[in-house]
Amino acid sequence: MYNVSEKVNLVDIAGRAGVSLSTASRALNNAYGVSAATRTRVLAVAEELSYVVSPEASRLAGGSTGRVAVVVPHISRWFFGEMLAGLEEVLRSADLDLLLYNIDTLDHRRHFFERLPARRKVDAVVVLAFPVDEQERKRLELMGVAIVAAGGQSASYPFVCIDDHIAGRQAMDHLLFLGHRRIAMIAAETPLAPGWPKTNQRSAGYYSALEEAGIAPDESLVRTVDWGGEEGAKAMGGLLSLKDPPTAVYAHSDEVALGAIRTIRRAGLRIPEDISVIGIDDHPAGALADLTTVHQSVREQGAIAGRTVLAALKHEEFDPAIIVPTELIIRSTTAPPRRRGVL
Amino acid sequence: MYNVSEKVNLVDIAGRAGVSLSTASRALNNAYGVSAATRTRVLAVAEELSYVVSPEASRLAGGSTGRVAVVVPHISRWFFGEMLAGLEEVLRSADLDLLLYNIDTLDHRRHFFERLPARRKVDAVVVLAFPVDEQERKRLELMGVAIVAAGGQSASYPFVCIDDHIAGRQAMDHLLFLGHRRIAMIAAETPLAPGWPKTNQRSAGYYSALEEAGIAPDESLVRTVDWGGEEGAKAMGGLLSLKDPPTAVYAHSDEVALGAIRTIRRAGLRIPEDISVIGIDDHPAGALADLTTVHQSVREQGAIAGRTVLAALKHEEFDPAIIVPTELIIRSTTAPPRRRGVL
DNA sequence: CTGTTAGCGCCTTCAG
DNA sequence: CTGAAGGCGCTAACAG
Repeated sequence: MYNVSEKVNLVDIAGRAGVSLSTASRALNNAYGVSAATRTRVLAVAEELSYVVSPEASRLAGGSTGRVAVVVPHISRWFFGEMLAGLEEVLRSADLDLLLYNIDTLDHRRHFFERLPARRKVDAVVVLAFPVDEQERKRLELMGVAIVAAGGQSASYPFVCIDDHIAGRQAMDHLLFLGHRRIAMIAAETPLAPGWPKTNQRSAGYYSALEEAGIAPDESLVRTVDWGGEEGAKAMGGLLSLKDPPTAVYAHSDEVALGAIRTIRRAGLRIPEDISVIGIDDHPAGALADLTTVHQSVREQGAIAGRTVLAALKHEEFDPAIIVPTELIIRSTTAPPRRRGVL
Repeated sequence: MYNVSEKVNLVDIAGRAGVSLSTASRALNNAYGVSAATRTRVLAVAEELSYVVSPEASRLAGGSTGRVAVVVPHISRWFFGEMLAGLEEVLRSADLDLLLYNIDTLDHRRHFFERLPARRKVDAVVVLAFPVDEQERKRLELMGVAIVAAGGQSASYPFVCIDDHIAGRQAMDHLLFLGHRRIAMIAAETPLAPGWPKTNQRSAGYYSALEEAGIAPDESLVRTVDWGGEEGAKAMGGLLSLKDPPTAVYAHSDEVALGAIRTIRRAGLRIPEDISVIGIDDHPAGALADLTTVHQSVREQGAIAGRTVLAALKHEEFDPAIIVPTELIIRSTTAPPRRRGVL
């Protein structure tokens, strides 16, 4: 098999350029103390031989790893993939490599924090959208590298996320504005993050909106489910079996909302005529279902997290708590409620 | 900052265990020639000091990198995320790290193949669901490592994928069986992979099914769009503006089908009464929309690709061409056509 | 079975 | 501005 890279080392290019090893090294790393002429020559030779440093050797001799670990739950979900895309883009632009660790079960999660497979392999780790507990935090710090969180607040690390309370309010206020008073909430909670502030805050938005509107919360209208469309569908079934069903449903996420919609349609009811539905996230599948929702720029959050990492690595200043704005997107799953008698 | 790992090296554990450096090394790598007693002792010390090898040093001294690069277009799409999840899981179980390269534009793609950022950094690269051209193949081989493809056939590398022709036939045969004769196709093509066998084969399934049913293809019923729901929605608009619209639509993917559904609904038509819709993939959003589709196990394909990588790295035998079966999933977007006059 | 000895490829003082 | 020399932490022959 034809293979160049295995053979071309710094010595080679040094020899070919007629300089010493160290000069070649300096030139490549554009360090001080190399004449422009020499540098150009070295660079040319390197280019010609298509040389690339051995990251291993470089690192061993005192450099950084040039890698960052990204820990993400459920990589196949749009939200995380999108965030990862934003993150990857800025890391790549800085020539950093991304080591991916998917943590989609409690077992994998434990494994990750106990074994710390990324130890000694990265310059930083970013935790995507799930809360690390106290113990995990300690393990992480054993790695002795920069840590940043994205997609959720963190007490311990710099983070970037949306304000879930506000997002919840935007959804609820829209429903309230339309005239709904009997509004259900399907709260989503992932087993990986029970009690994660995200879900709580989205719930808090529900309660505070109701209170402000002078409506007493009815706990029979509140369902908490494991994150996901199928779960949302099930919860909606429960809601529809109430003697006095809601005229509108606020779901913590678009996936959950989509599940609810399926149940409503299967029940022969129409949206939004009979029941309004709103979600949060602005998931592309939601757009395809004409779902009213609250938009958040997920990819941008990933990118910001990436920039935070870069700043941290360069020991530059950075904002340790960035909140990205959200925005109501009205599509066609919400409308004013019909009179009760008409239904 | 408290930090253990930076300090504990092989020498330390060797000294603490009262053995030489090389013995310690052997013990840790469970190589031949170490008494059980010694090994146990070394391992114990290593555990106690929570030692981890420096991958850089290890690699430099002759080992492998313990990393594999994964090149994926559009990481935020369910299909790729799912595949990645399967892949990550098996790689992780083999203690291999996954270096992620997202290639979502032509520019990034060119950048990747020209600069080969993964050069000298990995033991293998897996190309996820996009075709590498001849030139790219040459660049890739410069890396001198194992290469495997997943999610699409490859002439040059071992691969795992579904049979797109069969998948297309399963969708079409279902429609035909229901009695449809005027069937539209919305073909999806990603700019990243024009002419990628996948799309072609899914199209081939359309034509071969029609032919076998004795139906002359009507090119006005065939639309080719860039991959994605919004594009599918647009194409459906064109189809509905025909003097004689189709009674059923076969979309190359669930996303495209979902887009088509939105357009049909917005036009005030009902599914499946007025028009049937079928997709391919079994995307979770499709399930939430009760979309009839052809299922493929994406995660499993990723896992198989992972196992193929492992086998290749161990120089074991492996099947260089694995086809994963697909299966028709009937939900509620397909039904027999109504009589024309009734519409 | 175990210890000694060379490097792996590069960066970084240190002299010139 | 440049070259020589000493590791970085580990593995892989070699000897014992």
